[in-house]
Amino acid sequence: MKRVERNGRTGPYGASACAGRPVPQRLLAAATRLFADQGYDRTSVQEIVEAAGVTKGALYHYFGSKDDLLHEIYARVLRQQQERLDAVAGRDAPVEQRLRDAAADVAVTTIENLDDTKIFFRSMHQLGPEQYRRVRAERRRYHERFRALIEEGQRTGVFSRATPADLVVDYHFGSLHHLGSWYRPDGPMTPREVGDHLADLLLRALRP
Amino acid sequence: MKRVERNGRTGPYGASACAGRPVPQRLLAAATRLFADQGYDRTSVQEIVEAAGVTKGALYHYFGSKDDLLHEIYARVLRQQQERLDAVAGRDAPVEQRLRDAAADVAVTTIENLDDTKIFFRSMHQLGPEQYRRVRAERRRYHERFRALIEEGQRTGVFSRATPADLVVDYHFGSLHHLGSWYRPDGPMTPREVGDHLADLLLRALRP
Amino acid sequence: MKRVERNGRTGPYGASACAGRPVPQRLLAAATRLFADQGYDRTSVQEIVEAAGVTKGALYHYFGSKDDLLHEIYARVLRQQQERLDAVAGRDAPVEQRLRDAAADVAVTTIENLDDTKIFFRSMHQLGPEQYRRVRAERRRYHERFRALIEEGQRTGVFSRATPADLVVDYHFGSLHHLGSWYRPDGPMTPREVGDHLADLLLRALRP
Amino acid sequence: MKRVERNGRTGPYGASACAGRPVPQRLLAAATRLFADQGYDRTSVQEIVEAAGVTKGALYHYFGSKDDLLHEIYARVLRQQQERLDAVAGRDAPVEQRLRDAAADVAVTTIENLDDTKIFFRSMHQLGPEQYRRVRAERRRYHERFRALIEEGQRTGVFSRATPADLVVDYHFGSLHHLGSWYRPDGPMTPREVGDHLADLLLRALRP
DNA sequence: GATGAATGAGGTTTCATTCAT
DNA sequence: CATGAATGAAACCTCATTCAT
Repeated sequence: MKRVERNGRTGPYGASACAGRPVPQRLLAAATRLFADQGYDRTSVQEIVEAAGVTKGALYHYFGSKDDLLHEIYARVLRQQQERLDAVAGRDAPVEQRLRDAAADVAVTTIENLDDTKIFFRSMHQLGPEQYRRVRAERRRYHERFRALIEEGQRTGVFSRATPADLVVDYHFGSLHHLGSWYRPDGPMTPREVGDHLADLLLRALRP
Repeated sequence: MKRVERNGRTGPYGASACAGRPVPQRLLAAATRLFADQGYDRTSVQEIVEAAGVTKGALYHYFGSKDDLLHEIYARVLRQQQERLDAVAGRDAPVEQRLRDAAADVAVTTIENLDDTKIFFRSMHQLGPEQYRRVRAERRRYHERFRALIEEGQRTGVFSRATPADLVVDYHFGSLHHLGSWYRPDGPMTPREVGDHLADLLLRALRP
Repeated sequence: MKRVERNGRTGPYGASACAGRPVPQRLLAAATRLFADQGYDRTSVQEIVEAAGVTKGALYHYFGSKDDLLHEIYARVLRQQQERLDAVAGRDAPVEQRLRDAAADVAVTTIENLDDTKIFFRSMHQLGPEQYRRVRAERRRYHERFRALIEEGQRTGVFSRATPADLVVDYHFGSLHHLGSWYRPDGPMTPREVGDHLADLLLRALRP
Repeated sequence: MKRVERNGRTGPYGASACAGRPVPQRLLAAATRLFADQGYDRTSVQEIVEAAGVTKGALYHYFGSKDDLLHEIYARVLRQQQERLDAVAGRDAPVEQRLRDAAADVAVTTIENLDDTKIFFRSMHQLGPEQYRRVRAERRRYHERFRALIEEGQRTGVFSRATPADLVVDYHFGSLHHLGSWYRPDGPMTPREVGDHLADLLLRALRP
């Protein structure tokens, strides 16, 4: 049973789960959509392989279990989010600017990958215990990177100390968590606008 | 694997959930705990009746289906939340005070019924389509009541107009949604403290 | 999941797995025949329930798993054999007589329940590890009871000491083990005759 | 989970079964060990090729099917046993001596190839019907050669006629069959000692 | 000669629900 | 009111085998 290789060469991202693309990616795409729509438990392996246009045997050739598929999706999300945060937080700019950018960016990314996000927050508990711990640990690292930004601002006096930084982080992440419940791509706001508003709310709440 | 319930009010014997209370309530209590711990789909009817100390026949005597149980739990949560919000919002006090109180109160209530909340946010999609719509509608009413408070403040100039009130409501509700993911009763903060902090964050974000 | 109750009230042992008899017994009977004929692994749960005239759900209502069925068969065989050996060995007779009777009796019983015996020797390794240990332990007790008879004769001088008693027991049990491979009910010898011959061989081998 | 094979003769590197020997032999060796340990049905083709350090394609290049592998093992065992019996039985010596030697030799050989023997007796029923018949026929020839020795002794009066020769053969073979169930290489008896004891039991049982 | 991706049938087990008692 | 035996559909997963490369 071979793990999936992630090679970037998939061209212009066009075709859906139909043809062309390698089987593992088709399976991951199909699973992502279905898990987001129906939830992990409600999605049968049969549905996934039908959506991907392959047989069950093929799925189990690439992924050890249904759980593995879920874990693969988590790994992808975690990696993306951490990379983006590291990039933004590492910039050379005032801390208010870096926090605002990070908060807006994570919101935009969240919206742009709303399927991933829905799965992320709703299906964590369906992971096996070991993988659950691993994801929690990765997530913790992400949380702490974010918190460090807030604490930096609190130390230098540009952010209020009224609320513990930990709680502020959870406050903001809650709003991301919730995006999957209300944001509609065909609604009145673009991802960018939502991101700006959310970042603004965070920064305003932190004003001294 | 029957867990004991901890409410002192069962007469002279320290009897568990098996005694005293009527069967339907025992079933609802057992289902609530199990759904919150394991999720709706992962909880079997067999587990519920074992935890409640009755048989399957009894469950199907009182509830039409497993889905019905879930719906009953939702109805209870919705009713409680709406009642509390109506009480707080209807008070005679400045709008900042009423919003602060409402925001803190919903947070405290959320924490105190964390099992209900976990179920509420995680298992909505497991409801049948008709019941799903009904819950969404009720929830919408709740949202609008909350939003009205913010808009009132914006109209009267005590809250900033920088962010649409709808978005502010979702921002705050996101943090409640998220509470089930991080709040621990044995952690350092009481429900009251968390509620105050969250209300404070909201009000600070709304400062003009 | 209720364990099977063994009540003797099955009348004249007539009808096969068809009707009348309670479901668990029908399942056990069907499984015994099929396991003996085809082996445990080659027999599907589907075949068993079809032979017993019930559905899979019924099987899993009474037995926790396919493995459980096998274990139940083992328990029955072990109990029967131990009871018979205890009865024969506890008699008041010269040791040669008691050993001869025990050896002949176990052979006759083995032949009369040849299906049980085939399963017993061929499918031990298919039991789960814990049940495997339990069966081995029971079997060990049986072995030791038998060995005690031989040692008694060796001490009192009626049996030769040339061979360790342990080895003699395994020698004799080997022949029982093997019966399933060659004995045919429609062959020339009755179970009784085979039992007498095998007991005779054992006793002759033990002559001083 | 690749287990290491322990034969010293692999050149200057302490290399495992992967090196040196030709692929078909590596496959047969791996299959023999696994079939003996876990049974034929419980051993997957995947396990075999992993243990042999080759791929599935290679296996199906050399063997038509999993069943073929088993048949090949049987053919090897049958050939070896028949050759040894022919050699011993054809010697120029008194019949008691030839029977004793044959009985001891088959026991020693059985122990030395205990894996083969376990497979032989436990997995016969897993062969396809045609190959099953072929093996039975070969085995029959072996049985008859052995029986002929006993009958010769009975005719010439050195063995008792009390028991039919056929039954005596099955009695002895049963003990071989059983060896796989109790003999442990790290136990107190060498194969030679066990063989001598078993032959002795046989000869003593045949004393007139 | 050898690979390994892919198949497809079949494996065991779970589970919400019904119904005669 | 309440039981629990029984159903039947569907769940996840395994595996011997094939075939294009």
